[in-house]
Amino acid sequence: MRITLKEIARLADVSVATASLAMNNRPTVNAETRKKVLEIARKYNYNPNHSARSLIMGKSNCIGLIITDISNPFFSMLVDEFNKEVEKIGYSMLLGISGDKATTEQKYVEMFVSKNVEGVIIVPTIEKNPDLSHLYSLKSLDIPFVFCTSAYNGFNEPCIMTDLREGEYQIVKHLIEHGMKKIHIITGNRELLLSRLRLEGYFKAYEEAGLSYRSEWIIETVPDFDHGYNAALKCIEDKPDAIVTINDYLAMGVLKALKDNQIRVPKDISVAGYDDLLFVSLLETPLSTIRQPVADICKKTLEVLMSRINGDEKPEEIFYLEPVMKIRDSTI
Amino acid sequence: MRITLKEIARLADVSVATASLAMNNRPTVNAETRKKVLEIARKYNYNPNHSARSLIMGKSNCIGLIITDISNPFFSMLVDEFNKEVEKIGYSMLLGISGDKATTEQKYVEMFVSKNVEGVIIVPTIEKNPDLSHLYSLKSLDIPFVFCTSAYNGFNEPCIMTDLREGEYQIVKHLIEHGMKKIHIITGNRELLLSRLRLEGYFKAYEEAGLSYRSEWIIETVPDFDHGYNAALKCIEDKPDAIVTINDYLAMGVLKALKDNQIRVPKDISVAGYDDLLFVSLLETPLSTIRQPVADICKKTLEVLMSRINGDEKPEEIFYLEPVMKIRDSTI
DNA sequence: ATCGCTATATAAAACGTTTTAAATTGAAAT
DNA sequence: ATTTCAATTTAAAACGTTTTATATAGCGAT
Repeated sequence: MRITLKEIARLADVSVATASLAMNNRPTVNAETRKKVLEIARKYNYNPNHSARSLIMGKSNCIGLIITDISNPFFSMLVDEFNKEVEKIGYSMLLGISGDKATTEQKYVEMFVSKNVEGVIIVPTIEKNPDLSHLYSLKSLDIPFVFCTSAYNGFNEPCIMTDLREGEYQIVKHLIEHGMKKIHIITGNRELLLSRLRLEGYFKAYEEAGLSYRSEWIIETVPDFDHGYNAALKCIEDKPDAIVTINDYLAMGVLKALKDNQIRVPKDISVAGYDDLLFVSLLETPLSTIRQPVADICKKTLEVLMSRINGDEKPEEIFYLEPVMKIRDSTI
Repeated sequence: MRITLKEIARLADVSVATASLAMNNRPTVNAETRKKVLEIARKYNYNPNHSARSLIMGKSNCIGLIITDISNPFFSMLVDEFNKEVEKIGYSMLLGISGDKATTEQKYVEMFVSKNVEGVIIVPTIEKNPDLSHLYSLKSLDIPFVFCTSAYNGFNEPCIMTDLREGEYQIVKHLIEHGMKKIHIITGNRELLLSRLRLEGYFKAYEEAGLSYRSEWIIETVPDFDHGYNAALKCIEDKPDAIVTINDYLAMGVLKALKDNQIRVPKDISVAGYDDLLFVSLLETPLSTIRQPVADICKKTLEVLMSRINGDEKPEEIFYLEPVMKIRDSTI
């Protein structure tokens, strides 16, 4: 059976109160008493009951994290980093995987509340008209939450994300500076924040260079491998200098399409992705891409969340973190 | 503030006991009373306090999962599947990432115990002489645990894993049947269960075909991309018909080495990996590999764990699940 | 002796549930 | 009218902690 504080107290011949105080290193307990209690606790491998503690203290030392899809390595990295950061401050992390369904997100948030999380980090789904009642519920329960990577409209909680615009700007600028004029961009639905911001970066690079792009060069599609492949097949008829995509999976589709058509990368066409997924540097044609500063995002997100948990004044901001361009073999 | 059962009871004008009974659909409560309670609960968005419940009931509806490394997509898949399965039975999952350190594993197990998990699933680290006292501790607390993917020596708890031997056997057999005679295998340290089983499959295929392999064809190295690359550079001097590896990252290293040396795959040399990571079908040369039946592994693991939690007799077995060969462009 | 301190220890209440044994009600059977 | 029984409700204890207000002991100063 699991040993309880009461038992420890009995063995140490003190009251439960004293045992508790000793375990928590409170100053009022006599040094010898403390020593005795701690020794017995260690000897019997005492492990405080989290439920009892959480119940009486009204806090859990837990924060909840909701991501959309863990099979996407970008989110695996996020989970990994959050886990580390949360550890560091003596908390633990509860994970929810929404599968891009708001109702599932909702279910997890309820579970989090059940478990007395002190705050929630949310990577929003990409659903059309999500039911976000759970977020209002969090508000009314005074449980702080922050958005990470993207945000739902209509909330003034902070959002911490990469400066996607800046990243796309950098890579397109880089290509333009190396003499490329006709750069196709394969993107997702323009209404998604993800796409919009990146497109803005593309536009900015062109404007700044005093060049102009043509609207046919912007290909809107589902941002996955297969659609990247098919989009690339269309692109090559137009013989662009480069093809940039808003994520690495799209870029992998492009790479494959070009290989299947004996088009050399980067000799004939340069290709760039976005995200810097762990394995894209290991491809046969290591991919030039924009790294999202995942570790920084997680650090900052947790920092902002904790400051809210600790009742600091609400900074209702968006925090844009700096991307890092990674030039590899697929460009220039 | 969070609404409590006491409050619900007050609003419904019944005792807390009745409210509790009603919420849990116990038969002794009058239909109308139940209805009244449930309505109020829904109206006020009542969410039972998990800590209180767990404390009084001595069970948590939680199981703990320990993996080694979430940046490895194989384990991401594992997490994903476990999460789904655990959901299905109304439980929730606590995640620990050991980073292949037994002490970290230990820390997570302690946390799990703190949180009253009912059982633990362990993907063992690959440490040399791990301190496994936490597992004995679990035993003495009567908290069941099972191994997944691999197992520590000296424990008779069940282990659920892919039949790695069979998988390697299949792919090597396949290559031999297509006329390949000289097949190099790049593997990890032979003492690791992971490597040993796969090597046995390789041997079996050769024996069964009445052919013989040479010990120089077995290259032991660190099983990652860079070492795969370097190992491949050595291999090609010997002009093998095929190179097989014990995981997909190794195979990616091989692919890159061959491309850099203008060796065509599969025309000049066939290449096969192991694991079927999500993206290997998307490579420029889609990789032939052995898929581990991750979903089945997770299902079976949870099933075995739950049967132990529910006190069924202990099946002290290893469960080998069937791998699936995926032939793509990189072979034949 | 008494008082006033300080240092330390403790009893008891509290957290939000579940469960058990007992209480209450009402109707049917005598 | 009383008894019996079933259906329903409830009070109270319990789970393992933390915290607060109070108790106790020891000691130096009066």
